Amino acid sequence: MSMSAPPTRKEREFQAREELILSHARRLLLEKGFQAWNMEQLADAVEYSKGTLYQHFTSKEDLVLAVSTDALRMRADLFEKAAQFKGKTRERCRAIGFACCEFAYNYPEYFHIEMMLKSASFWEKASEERRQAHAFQGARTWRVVNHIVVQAMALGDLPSGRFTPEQATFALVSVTVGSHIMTQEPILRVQAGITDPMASVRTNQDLICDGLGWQPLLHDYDYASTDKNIVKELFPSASAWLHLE
Amino acid sequence: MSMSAPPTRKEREFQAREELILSHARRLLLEKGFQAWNMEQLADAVEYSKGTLYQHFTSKEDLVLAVSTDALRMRADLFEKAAQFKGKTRERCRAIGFACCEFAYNYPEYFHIEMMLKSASFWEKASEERRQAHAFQGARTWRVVNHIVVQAMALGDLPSGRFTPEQATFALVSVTVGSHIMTQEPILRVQAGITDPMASVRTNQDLICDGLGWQPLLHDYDYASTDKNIVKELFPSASAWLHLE
DNA sequence: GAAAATATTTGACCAATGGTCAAAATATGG
DNA sequence: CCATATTTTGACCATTGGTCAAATATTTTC
Repeated sequence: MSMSAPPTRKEREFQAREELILSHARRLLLEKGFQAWNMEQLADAVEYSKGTLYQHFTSKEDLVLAVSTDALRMRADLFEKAAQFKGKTRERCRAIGFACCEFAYNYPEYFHIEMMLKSASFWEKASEERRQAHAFQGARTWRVVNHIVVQAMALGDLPSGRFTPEQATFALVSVTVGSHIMTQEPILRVQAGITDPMASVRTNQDLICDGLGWQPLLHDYDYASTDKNIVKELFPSASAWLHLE
Repeated sequence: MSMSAPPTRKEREFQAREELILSHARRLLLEKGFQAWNMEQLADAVEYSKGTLYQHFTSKEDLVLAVSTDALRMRADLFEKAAQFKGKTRERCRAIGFACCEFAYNYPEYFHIEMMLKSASFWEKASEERRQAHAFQGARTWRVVNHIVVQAMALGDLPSGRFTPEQATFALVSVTVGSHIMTQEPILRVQAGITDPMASVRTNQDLICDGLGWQPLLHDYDYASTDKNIVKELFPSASAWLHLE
């Protein structure tokens, strides 16, 4: 099947146009959510007609799923990069926390879009191909976190008797997604007195890690230095969202 | 303003009809999400015309927000009931965890609806009245949890130096919402090997509490007995979703 | 108790929009 | 330069959230 001859000019043009469409759709999604724009407007923006859009995507939902999957791919890339950080297992987990913040900063609406996907009849309206692509990228992010958890248990940094690696990974994923969503809720931000959303997310991750007994615990180690190294080595552009004292 | 004369027959009929509409809308929302039904179908179901629906609600979004607020009110009621549990502060926090599961069992789609509210242009299309009602019920649930956290810090069950009560409450809220959403995701359920969603949610809450250092810690106390008492005293109907060994 | 006045309900109608497809435009090949 | 194949287009369709004048029901007046 995968003879993959070099792409013809036509194929390259098709690909380029798809990326053009996706980039404009991403902008509209970030600016306006899902409802407040229509396919006609998108067609105008990319200077093609509506019919042409439907040669790339089977429906508006299919298009949005494609945008979301692109973002998820970026997230998985950042996670895999972060997992390479040299240090203790918990420090590497921490690096992934930074990766997730870096991602959330660049795709501020991503988690809302993701929530939209979960509900509704989105999946039915999307093509099988795109659904699989999304599942694949989702599995990548899961695998990266789970792998570190497994290593941490093998090394004894993380007690392995109480919880399975999957339970620990699930706890980290849940708290992260929940925190990102909640920090973006203005009312809750006021109620909780949150001034630095990303810091709140990472604090909650620390609480889960401490709860799991992941050594060294938050207050038994100088994680401030770790953070500096993570930022310097992996996310030098993080200063945009990092509010260090 | 609040002279509140006894409601006339007309007012009672109006109220009864509003509840009829809401109950049918709730059913449609739970069965089909937001998109897969329309106002005409709802009008048929309640045996009134579309125009009459719009005397109660300014838009479909307004209606859905009303359904959501009703559910949120129920959630706040359960929280307040649970907070009355006699016991240590962490046990009372635990009782709220049960309340939230009881709620999630009865309104399985609630968190998805709530996510939908957050995104999109929902709020713009809803009436100011309903927006305020929703905010009010949301504040109730926050207050109940925060109150226990404050008490726990005052009593010394929860270290007060490291985190503010609001930070602790925020962590609990985030992990709870995140976990409920995630446990409802079939793909993640398989990846994480989750067989008992409610148990996973409560485990994650335990991890946050342990991380906060909320005494007594999970493994220093017989919470199994606490759980039995909570169920017996507050949620005898919980057997529907509790899978105790 | 009938007629007038008021209030309520209705469904035809409108506008917006996701999606389709025959025709027009363009590209390819001989 | 024509014939054939491919691509692009936008008029058109169906659905649906929302409106409002007319129809229906209720209350008040005499």
